[in-house]
Amino acid sequence: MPSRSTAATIAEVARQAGVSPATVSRVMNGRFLGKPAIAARVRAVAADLAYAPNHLARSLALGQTSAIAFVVPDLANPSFQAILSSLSKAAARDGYRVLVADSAESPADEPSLIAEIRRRCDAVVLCAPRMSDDQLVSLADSLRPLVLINRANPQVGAPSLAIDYQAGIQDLGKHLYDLGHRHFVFVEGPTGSVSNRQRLYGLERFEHQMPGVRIDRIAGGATIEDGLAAAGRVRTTGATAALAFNDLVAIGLSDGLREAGVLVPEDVSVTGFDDIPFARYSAPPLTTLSVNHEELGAQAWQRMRALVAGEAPGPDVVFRPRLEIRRSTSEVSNTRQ
Amino acid sequence: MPSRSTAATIAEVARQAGVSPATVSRVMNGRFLGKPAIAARVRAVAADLAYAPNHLARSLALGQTSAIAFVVPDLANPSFQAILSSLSKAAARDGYRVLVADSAESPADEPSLIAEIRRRCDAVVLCAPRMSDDQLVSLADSLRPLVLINRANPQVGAPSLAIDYQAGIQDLGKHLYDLGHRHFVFVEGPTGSVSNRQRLYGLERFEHQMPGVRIDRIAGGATIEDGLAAAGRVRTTGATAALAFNDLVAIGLSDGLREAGVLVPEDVSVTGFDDIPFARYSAPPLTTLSVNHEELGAQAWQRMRALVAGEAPGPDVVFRPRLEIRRSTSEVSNTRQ
DNA sequence: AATTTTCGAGAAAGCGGTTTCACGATTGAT
DNA sequence: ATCAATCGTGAAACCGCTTTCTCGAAAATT
Repeated sequence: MPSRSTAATIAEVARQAGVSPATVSRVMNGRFLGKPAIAARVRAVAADLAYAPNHLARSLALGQTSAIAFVVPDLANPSFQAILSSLSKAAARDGYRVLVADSAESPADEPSLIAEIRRRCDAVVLCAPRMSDDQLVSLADSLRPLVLINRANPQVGAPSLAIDYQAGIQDLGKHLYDLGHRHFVFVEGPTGSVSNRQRLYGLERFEHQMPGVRIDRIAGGATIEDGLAAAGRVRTTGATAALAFNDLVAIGLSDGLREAGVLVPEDVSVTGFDDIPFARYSAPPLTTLSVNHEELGAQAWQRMRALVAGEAPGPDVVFRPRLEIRRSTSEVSNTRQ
Repeated sequence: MPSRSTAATIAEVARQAGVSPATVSRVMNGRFLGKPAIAARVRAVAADLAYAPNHLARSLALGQTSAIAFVVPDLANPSFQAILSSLSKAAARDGYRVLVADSAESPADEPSLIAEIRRRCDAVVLCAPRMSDDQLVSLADSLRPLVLINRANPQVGAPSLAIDYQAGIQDLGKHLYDLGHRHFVFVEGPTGSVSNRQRLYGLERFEHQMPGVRIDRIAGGATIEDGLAAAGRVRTTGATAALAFNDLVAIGLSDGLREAGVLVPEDVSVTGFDDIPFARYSAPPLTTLSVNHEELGAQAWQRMRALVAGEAPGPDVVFRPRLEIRRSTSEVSNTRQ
């Protein structure tokens, strides 16, 4: 038996104001068209009792919660944090709140986690890079309104905010190529993630386009620790440039290399991806691809707002990351070349 | 007229299974004690219709949403992100979700924001360093169950997870003192914030205890930009050591000083507070006070869980930050001394 | 075999709002 | 002054689930 709170109800306000609950409801929602004196009385009683409509009851009656879910694979990742921060601010301006969920705990039941959280709110903004397309498609209908982050899938039929990882990583490749690098190593992201796959596609194209380029691949991950752990393997490839899956990995990698006595960028150039706020303050400042995650979050809300309002969400957007050259990349040293 | 979703209801399941809604409810909640055949039939129909209880209706009947709010002054701050991440994971393990809110937008109506979000869920984990004690006390009752972060207030009567900023900053001061520094400058945090005030208390005590110490204070803030903006003023104080409000400010400050040709730590030692994940990778790696925000988030949930269960939340905890000496501090240079 | 106890399942009353619908009171037209 | 149209308000149904209460049937007791 849950102990009910003692908060005033609409019935109590109605009783004290000598009107019906319907009238109180109308007054509270600005739909009251009757005598101003009545509205004033209702408002007075409401204020007196510190009455505020029970949000739950209201939602049930309205069939709408004014909340959305934001589901990401890792809440500890600064990129998602940036998106969350701006998404939540944008949504708040329209009276919406956001519910968060981190699907990393158990990727196996990600679908049920998402389904569960979806039932608590009106819609979901989903970033699920490791989910299979099939699963995503079969899940999508039960999630709508749905906005996808970091993966566009025409079959899903949901607005998507994506990042052009393919083009981005090629920019990085070219930048390094221009600096004289020919032997690269790519420190991969989470296995099976679409964003990792897109980077791989980009690198393949780059490899085929550019003469004399060799790109090794080694397992990595998405965190600083993964980068640190990859340092030894990066070294043994003998590559002069390491492209990390993202900035976190790049930061960990740089540190791991430094600890092993490998200088960045003198011995090995290192690049990241995302341009998290700290990328430019790391040692050395990271050459990376800048993605405006705040803008992405804001756009995600814009799409979502249209969706919940039953309007057309507008075209998908693909953010073209901007190459941010800092000091973790340099000309290939002739001692190693 | 909100367009109702087409999801199956308990009534529909009951009809198709030839039982009453009450029975379906009991089966779904594991409280059914009748014939197994009936339970099986209900489950079969439920599975067939992909029935899942409407969370809203359930919450309304139960008087409980299984969601809590997490309100912070700035969602973009890595410390709060770390807390959120672990809080949300811990809560998820008990079937709770977390709703986020960033109160930075308009500090003026922070109270109403908090009250609003509280009405959507069962409890709130609040970090409101700039709210006055009076306001907090008067608000507290309507927010309960309430867990406070970064401020303990006996009058409020809510479990609190705090950080011993006073002791921490004194550790920092002593560390610098031992390195020969006598002239400090403290780059303050947000005006009126209790966490800034506590640092100030700590510094005052430090100043009185240590002979020959001088501590200047300049306005700062809580972000990298604030740190950058303070660089010039830090320089003009002539201090040999700058204590920044937090790591973000310290990082911005270090960068600003470097740009102005001031070497850190050779010319000016710089310290932060929090030990955000990037503190050790910044240039130079930051001497700071390490606070285990993950642990704090987990503990916050532990307290909250006890509270919502009507149990005793256990004693308040004050995290004693650990001095993390890195390379942004060094012996005072004799050229400046 | 008759009576009491136990048990299984449904009817109905909430939870706290919103909204349709109906109806008596005003207002306006004739 | 009479009738139609308009208006303001409340009664009641509804949102979808939980749970108490009730009652008939089955099991246990004598």
